[in-house]
Amino acid sequence: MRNKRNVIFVAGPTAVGKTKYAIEIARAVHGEIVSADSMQIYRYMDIGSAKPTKEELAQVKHYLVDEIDPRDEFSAAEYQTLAKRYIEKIFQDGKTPVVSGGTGLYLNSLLFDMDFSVMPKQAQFRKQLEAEAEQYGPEYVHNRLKVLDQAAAERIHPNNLKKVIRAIEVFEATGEGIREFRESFVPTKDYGCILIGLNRDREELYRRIDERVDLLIKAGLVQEIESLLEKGLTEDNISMKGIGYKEIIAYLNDSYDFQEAVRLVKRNTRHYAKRQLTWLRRYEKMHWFNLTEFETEEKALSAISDTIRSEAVRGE
RNA sequence: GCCCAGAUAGCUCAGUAGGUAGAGCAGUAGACUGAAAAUCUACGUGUCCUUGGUUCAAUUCCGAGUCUGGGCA
Repeated sequence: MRNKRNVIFVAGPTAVGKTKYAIEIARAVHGEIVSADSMQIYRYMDIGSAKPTKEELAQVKHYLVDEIDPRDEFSAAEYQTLAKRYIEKIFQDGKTPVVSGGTGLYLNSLLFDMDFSVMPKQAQFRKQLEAEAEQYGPEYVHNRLKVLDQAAAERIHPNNLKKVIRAIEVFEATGEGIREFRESFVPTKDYGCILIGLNRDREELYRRIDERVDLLIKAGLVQEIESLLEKGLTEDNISMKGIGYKEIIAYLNDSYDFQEAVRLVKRNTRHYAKRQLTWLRRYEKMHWFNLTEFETEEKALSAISDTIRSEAVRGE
């Protein structure tokens, strides 16, 4: 049997049931899972990121879950390097990589030949630009970008300060404009990609989100966050910007009461799920499965398996 | 039974000195190249409770009714 080098991607909004399905799919294809989740990658953040349970992790080998210290700064560029390394290793072992997750930029870094090598961020410069925005308003910083990189300034909204700053950063360091997403929409040649998209009727998805948030609270989210704060984490750490974390920290800092914190976690998770769907809809090669429409999990899984099999054959 | 207040968007409510209405929240759509669970952009919907009157014109003023709060019996 030839080595077909196909990577199976299992994507979908939060709370759709990715974890469970990815494990079943991985078992079916003799695979191992590479997570594409920007929060589950951090250690000690088990409850709030809805990590797979110990039992689930024991069923199939998982990579990039629980690997980074939440005090460290992590980025999409580092993710790409690590994930590609693991994918290669899984191929070497004669197994099939199953990428599972809902972080769009991370998925892009594996699906397309995105080149992050241009330059790392420059904390100092960033702070300076942030201060300028604070003082003179975001328009002022946007005007700076306009002088340097007209094209980038046109497509980045002045209010989107983070992206404006990053574009200036890149230009200052390289003398070139920041690359546009469309330009690099070139599928990677490193392996074949089979895209499986999981979705559910909106109503059901939102209900699952609300239920899961209640469950996370019951499971001890607040205690988990208190112990993270004891480790020295603060609201300024990137890892603490995750949904569930930032709202509970604000509650612990007396910004609002507990009920309000829970309400915001639910709402922000719903908004996030919606944004994920927007991102995922752009993938033309995605095979979508609306889990609401399947009577049983088995039926859904067998439909998914059929699709994977026929895609794998086509890719040969 | 009587008195008072309210009834307007999915929710909470504002408003129209009479010319068929708008905020917040919720919702929907979109963007995205080293923070991405981040960050940013755009967009609805209305028997203005029912009914009679006054008026060129009533969601708005007046009367009656219904419902919902609160008070008095």
